[in-house]
Amino acid sequence: MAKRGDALELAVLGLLHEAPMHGYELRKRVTALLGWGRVLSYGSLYPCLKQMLRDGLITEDTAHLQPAAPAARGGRRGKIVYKLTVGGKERFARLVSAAGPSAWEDDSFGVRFAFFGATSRETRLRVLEGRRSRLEERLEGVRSSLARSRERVDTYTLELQRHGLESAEREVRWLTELIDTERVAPPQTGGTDVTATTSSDGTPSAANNWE
Amino acid sequence: MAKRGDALELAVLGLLHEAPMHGYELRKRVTALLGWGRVLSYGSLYPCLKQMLRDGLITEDTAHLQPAAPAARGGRRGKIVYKLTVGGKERFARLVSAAGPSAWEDDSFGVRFAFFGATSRETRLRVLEGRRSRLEERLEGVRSSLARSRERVDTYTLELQRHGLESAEREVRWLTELIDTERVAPPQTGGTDVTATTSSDGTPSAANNWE
DNA sequence: GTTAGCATGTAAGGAGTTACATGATTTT
DNA sequence: AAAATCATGTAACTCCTTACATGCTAAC
Repeated sequence: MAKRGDALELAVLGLLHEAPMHGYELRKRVTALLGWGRVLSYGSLYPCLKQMLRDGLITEDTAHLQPAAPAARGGRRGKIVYKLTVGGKERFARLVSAAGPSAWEDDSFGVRFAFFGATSRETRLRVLEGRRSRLEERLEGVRSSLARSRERVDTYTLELQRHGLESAEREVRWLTELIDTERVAPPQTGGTDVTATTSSDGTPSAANNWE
Repeated sequence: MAKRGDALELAVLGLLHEAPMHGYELRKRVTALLGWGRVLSYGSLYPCLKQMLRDGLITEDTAHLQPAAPAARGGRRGKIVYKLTVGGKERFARLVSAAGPSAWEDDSFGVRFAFFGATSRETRLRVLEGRRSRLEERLEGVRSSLARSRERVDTYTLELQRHGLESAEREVRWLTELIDTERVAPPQTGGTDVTATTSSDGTPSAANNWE
């Protein structure tokens, strides 16, 4: 069901969860959030918003000065403010509390981390630990391939791999610090934790959050 | 002309420049080279090889045990060894000596760096410096947006941006070290420098390497 | 009154992935 | 002789970008 690319949708849901916004602003915020590198293109954002509208996750708010004739020519112009629906909020809560493998892939980890404020500490720990294992697996692979091919490869190739290795090791240390902090932190249950809802069948959630 | 995705093609050209290989091996080597993260898929590699074959950059070598009937069913099976043609070598030399902006984008910098052994020191310096400026521009953008929105954003979002910032700063320092090393290094002109060829019209190259 | 920046959108296509389908060779 | 791994390939699809096209609003 609704097997979309997730990362962008999650970013939009998360940002609109904080406050309604129009597309232009959204682009800037998404770019700043994960962009961190190239900017998100409108050709990517607007179709995504339209799809989310069709899926009933957001509503368009065209509360704006249309002077007299709204111009039949080519359709509307003027700001459109997007706002989360109840369904959108639910979807955000579900996505953000998923603690399965897809949460720590390269593509999604960044967004997931950015919205950690909306999750339970349990979820945060699971995602951080999953991410760390993922990186450690890779690290092991690179280290062994580096050991195998020693002496056989070019200086620059070697230097590139060494640098990559160090970056990953650094990220592992970062994750370890975060994990320790989470574990030590006071048991502040609440905050903006959206996962504390119960599912509609009456049973408490916190099960099936494996996405 | 021939405006392909470059990165993969360059990687293939570079690896085949060292030695002929078949696709399976090529995949592993490309993955190790830049992969460093997810593996390259065959669905990506083989079509690229076919295209390069059509472009006359490589040749297929089917020097292998076809027992009796080569099996009209569905076409060939058995190893195919790929080898660079003269045209392929020329193309590699041209791509690898390009020192323009496209050489230091995220997508291509890794491959470019891996094949630095096949370039002149001048090219290496230009690419390293270009890459560094690129990162510094970004850094400036992130830093100022971080300063602007201070106090207004969530802890986790902030932490993510801080970590990204530090990674980029670290890469800048790495590049600076490499640049210094290149500048200090003895004027060893030769090596495997493929850029030292003259173009077919007789004029020495080293011009128009802005790709 | 025109430039610059805000704002929304679409069409074409690039660069890759996943899932599938097949067969050859080596190891157990 | 079965299983694992080597080896080649295609079709469909995903996610995103580029380039284009349009118009509104504020500042100079």
